[in-house]
Amino acid sequence: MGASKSESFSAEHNEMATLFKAMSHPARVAIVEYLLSVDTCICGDIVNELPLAQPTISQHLKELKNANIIKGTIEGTAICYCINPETIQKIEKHFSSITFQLKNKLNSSNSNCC
Amino acid sequence: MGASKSESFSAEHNEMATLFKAMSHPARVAIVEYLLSVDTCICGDIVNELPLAQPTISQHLKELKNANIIKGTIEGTAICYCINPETIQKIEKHFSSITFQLKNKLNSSNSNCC
DNA sequence: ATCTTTTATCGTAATATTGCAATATAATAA
DNA sequence: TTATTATATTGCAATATTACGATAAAAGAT
Repeated sequence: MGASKSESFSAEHNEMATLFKAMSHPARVAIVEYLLSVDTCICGDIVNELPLAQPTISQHLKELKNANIIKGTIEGTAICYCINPETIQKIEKHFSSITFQLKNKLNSSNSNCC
Repeated sequence: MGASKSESFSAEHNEMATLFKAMSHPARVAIVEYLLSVDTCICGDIVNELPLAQPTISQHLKELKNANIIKGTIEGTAICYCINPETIQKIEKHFSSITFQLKNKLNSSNSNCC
């Protein structure tokens, strides 16, 4: 085979994996950071900012949009892209939950196996 | 081509992308959650817990280990795997930093383009 | 030494991702 | 209408990922 057996896993695990996959490329991490650093957010800027061709960036933006990490609204000839705060919060929550579980684990007596 | 042009991006963006890639598969999300939910952590348990063959799980564990998300110590015939809190904290920090930037952005006057 | 248990590695097929040239589309400007 | 500008889509080659059977390796038990 070769395809991921995603149907064998829970919806939550699949959802988190999809979000992480959307952020699993340096260009997409850079795009998110760039969108946070500027006030106006037009895709043309991103093309000039990153060392990739326009079709490649368009593809990366599409993946971020599919994962709901960014939103895009048409603004004349250009498209205004920006971060979707709800999705960022979802990821942050996942990790603060992990951290919470970890703290409890490390404080409990019978969990020092590593 | 087809390979990721990682050398064109900053070390920080590459590092974050690598961590997200390690978490970008439902099996690996499930493994991390499972390691948090149990007190003892032996790979054999994971094989029984997930709908994947033993070599596949061994491969996923290797990827999590390479990304420093989990640690493994030899314990007789078995290997004791557990979460590496430092790496989890690194990811959590990244997202709380994003959330912080977002809050400032949404509160500032000239940033309501979306 | 041989068996058993647990985990890792090899080899390979199926599929997914990455990157970009070429081209298409959509909206505005001249 | 014909540019021009900004973004999307198509098609394809290069590479990476996923999954697993077969097999190896390591350690303890008999």
